[in-house]
Amino acid sequence: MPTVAIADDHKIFCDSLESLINAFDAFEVIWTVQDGEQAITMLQQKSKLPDILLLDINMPGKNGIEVAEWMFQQNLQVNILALTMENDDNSVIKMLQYGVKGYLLKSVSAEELQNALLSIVKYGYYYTPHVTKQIGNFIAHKNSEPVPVLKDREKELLQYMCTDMSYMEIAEKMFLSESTVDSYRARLFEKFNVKNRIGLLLKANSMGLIRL
Amino acid sequence: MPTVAIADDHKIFCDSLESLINAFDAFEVIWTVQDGEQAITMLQQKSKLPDILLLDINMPGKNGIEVAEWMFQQNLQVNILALTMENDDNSVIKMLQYGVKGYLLKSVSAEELQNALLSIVKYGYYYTPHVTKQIGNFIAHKNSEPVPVLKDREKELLQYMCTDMSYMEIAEKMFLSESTVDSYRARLFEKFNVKNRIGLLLKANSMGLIRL
DNA sequence: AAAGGTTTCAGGGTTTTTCCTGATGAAATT
DNA sequence: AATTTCATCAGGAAAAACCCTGAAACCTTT
Repeated sequence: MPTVAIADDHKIFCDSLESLINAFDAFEVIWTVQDGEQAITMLQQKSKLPDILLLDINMPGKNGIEVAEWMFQQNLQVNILALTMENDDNSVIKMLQYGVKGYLLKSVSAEELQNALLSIVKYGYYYTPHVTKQIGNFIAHKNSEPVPVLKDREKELLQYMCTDMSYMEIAEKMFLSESTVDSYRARLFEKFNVKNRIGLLLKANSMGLIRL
Repeated sequence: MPTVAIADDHKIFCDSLESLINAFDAFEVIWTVQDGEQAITMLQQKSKLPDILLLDINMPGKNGIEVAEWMFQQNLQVNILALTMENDDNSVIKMLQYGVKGYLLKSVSAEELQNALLSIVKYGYYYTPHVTKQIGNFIAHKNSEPVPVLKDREKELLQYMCTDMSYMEIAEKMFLSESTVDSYRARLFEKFNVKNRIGLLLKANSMGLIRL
């Protein structure tokens, strides 16, 4: 029987998902963990490798993307089925690069989860029309906004710009003159192709460069 | 057998929770819904009143608090067991005012859920020191500022202010003069106790009033 | 009809942000 | 040694954001 493991920070979700999947009869849940570190610990034991890993993206500590990256580097033969609440474009792309075999939103039904599991066992992958469309768009114009390369000082300013501090306050914090802060600000606007501070915050957030 | 209903916007969580609770044998799940409006619709049918309602706080449209408030006003004899994620905060106190019979974080285990359900049936409530302490710590940690009460037009402006639009553009979108937008902006700053637009965005976000 | 609240708006003032054209010295590269 | 790159800064000007004092028009409620 195909084995399944679950990594999600909400214990009650893990537990109930385990109950649901075991009720499918065609699958057996062999372990569940609540964060990325624990997942990696389990995956290091050869005897505990599942056929499919249900992997939540948003977890404290090491998140799903980091786990997927680690597994990719280790070249583990485990099919990852990513689970996420938000429909975050960027994480989809990142996960794909690490060979994730399917991508589910938490708004799916039990039936669709079962289909996904069956499909992964049978065909090795599962992509909903929605994700497939995103992939299509990605390949179509694969210049879907690269994440700008930032120098240290710019990264630092970016963080401060995503608080309610004025530029005067930021200049003090960074031990710079206001002019310098202004130059860096202009460069950030240019690099991110935005027209004001809010736009910068929104785009940096969507690219995962800041945490709100 | 005591009956249970579930309201949570994540379908897969509803489905798996249903599977888990049915597996407890002592309870029967009679319906699940994905948002507050649906919950109220179901609760209006006397024949479908559950003994216990597992109610998620964060839902699109009508959230758990609004449902609890409605039920309180209707004086429904349904025990509410609130469910919440760690990151949705100061709503706890509001829920308590509406006579919620128990409060669980989503980090609890299946076993604790079962205990909670049994306790509510037997004693009418479930507040373990463990959970109470967890919630207490949790509230203490967060800045438990009350969520401001906003009028419709203010809510609308808040959404626009969390985009990169200028006030001129926003005024056009809302069919208002720039002065009016400016007045509303001032009131929002006052209500949220912030000093600029970024601060507003950050606080509104932390209170779950906007989605980035 | 009076009172009170809500929604909308004017005008003018101050501060901050945004945009621009530069420039200096230090460090790295050629 | 000359060139390029980098981090830093000046000063001015336009635009936008922010703050303040009202007030008209339109609701409801008394």
